[in-house]
Amino acid sequence: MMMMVRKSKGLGERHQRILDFIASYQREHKHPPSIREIGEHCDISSTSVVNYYLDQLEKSGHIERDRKISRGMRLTGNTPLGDMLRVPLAGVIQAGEPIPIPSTDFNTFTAEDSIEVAMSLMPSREKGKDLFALKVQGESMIDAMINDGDIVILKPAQEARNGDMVAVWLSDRNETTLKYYFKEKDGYRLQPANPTMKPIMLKKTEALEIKGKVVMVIRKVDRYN
Amino acid sequence: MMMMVRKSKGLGERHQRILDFIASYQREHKHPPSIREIGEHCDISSTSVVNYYLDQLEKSGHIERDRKISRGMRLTGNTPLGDMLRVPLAGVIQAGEPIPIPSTDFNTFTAEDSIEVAMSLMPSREKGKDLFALKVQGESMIDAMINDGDIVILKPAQEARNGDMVAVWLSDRNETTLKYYFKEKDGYRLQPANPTMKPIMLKKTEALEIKGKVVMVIRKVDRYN
DNA sequence: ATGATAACCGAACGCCTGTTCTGTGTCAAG
DNA sequence: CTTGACACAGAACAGGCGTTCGGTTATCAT
Repeated sequence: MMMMVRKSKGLGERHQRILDFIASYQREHKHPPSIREIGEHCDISSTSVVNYYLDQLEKSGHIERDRKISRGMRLTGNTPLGDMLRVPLAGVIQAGEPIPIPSTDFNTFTAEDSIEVAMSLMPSREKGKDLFALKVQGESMIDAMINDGDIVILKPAQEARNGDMVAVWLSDRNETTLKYYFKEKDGYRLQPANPTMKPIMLKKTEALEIKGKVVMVIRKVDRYN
Repeated sequence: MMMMVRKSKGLGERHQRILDFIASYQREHKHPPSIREIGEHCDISSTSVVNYYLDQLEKSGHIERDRKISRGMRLTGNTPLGDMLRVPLAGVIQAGEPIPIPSTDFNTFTAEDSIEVAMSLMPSREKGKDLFALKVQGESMIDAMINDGDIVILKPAQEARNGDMVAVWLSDRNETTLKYYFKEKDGYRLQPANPTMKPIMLKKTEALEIKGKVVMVIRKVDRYN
């Protein structure tokens, strides 16, 4: 009978640790670490063991190696590189549907359904890794100055400060919307980004579920209707 | 009298060649080249000469080096890296002012006034290097679903196809605007991106200067008013 | 038990690589 | 002409670094 390996689940803790170290080292130094540097930072005393793990990671497709070349390794595809931030594209957002939130353990999201953003473009210090992106479907967000096909990048949040642009689910109205959030004495005010449009006033009794804060909006203008 | 150096202009042909090689090597291998590899590909027979140039490039701020570390070099700032596209931020765009176009030879734009965009986000194959970015000032572009503070990325163009979103200067009205462009029998129709707003109809007699096509719009939502 | 196998360690080998030192030819200033 | 900065070449040194090999331990199926 065929049996599974010792620690089964394909990627042991040490594999993950090496992968993480390569990524952070590369981000900081702009070049890959040496085998010995990996060993030091991952508590592996022998270079041969590091090499041993590196071989496995190569066979499993997590890294590529240039044999005989010092620091000749690179992370493949699904790992953020350089000054890039890779956020998963969790789905679409539209007025009539709730907001899809990515599962907290999104280990594996392929290049196809993810968005790359230059870190230098990121506002404040939202460089956290729990951001996610949604593609806007339909023209229901035009009062937020967001059009069909636009991509919004969100940070998960259950509450907001005044002035934050939030993605909310209004269960009473069965509606998803993107608005600037203001708490007022008798309830909430949801202000459209488009200054020519009127705000939505909510009483305290109406349910308002904040799903996330909008961090960035990206519009590609390649299509033409 | 103080005299200039042999080849004057700060960056000799060989410096440029080395810089280019490092960039292309890094892009291909995801790790920097060794001194000897630079020598081979730049027709420099001695490693000391490569080192000699590398020192100069470091002093002039074009690269950084990690001494004693193999392949410990990286391009600094103003050079595109990895899958990043760096477009110069040419200035601001607003209704009452003409559109600033960057000088064709924009050799030196610092990190401060440039925008980085992931290549994977770029529509079609606009990966050309003549793109430029403008920051929107004021709320005059709201009919294009573009707000104060947004960043628009443009490709220089003097003409457009129907359906392209273009930045135009209407000299008769002394106005800059962003609209979808349609040529019609009796003139032009400039259609706002916001579907709730009416188009501008132009007669053939009215001057219309196309300055560029809009490729992308980026909105950072860190501010809150 | 026992043998197989995965997961290690330590050391040694040898090329890879950055550094340094000596030397050469050129060109312009004094 | 001399001097000196500059742009190179070549060789040698020393440490960096990937690779390999022999050996050890623990786990697990037979």
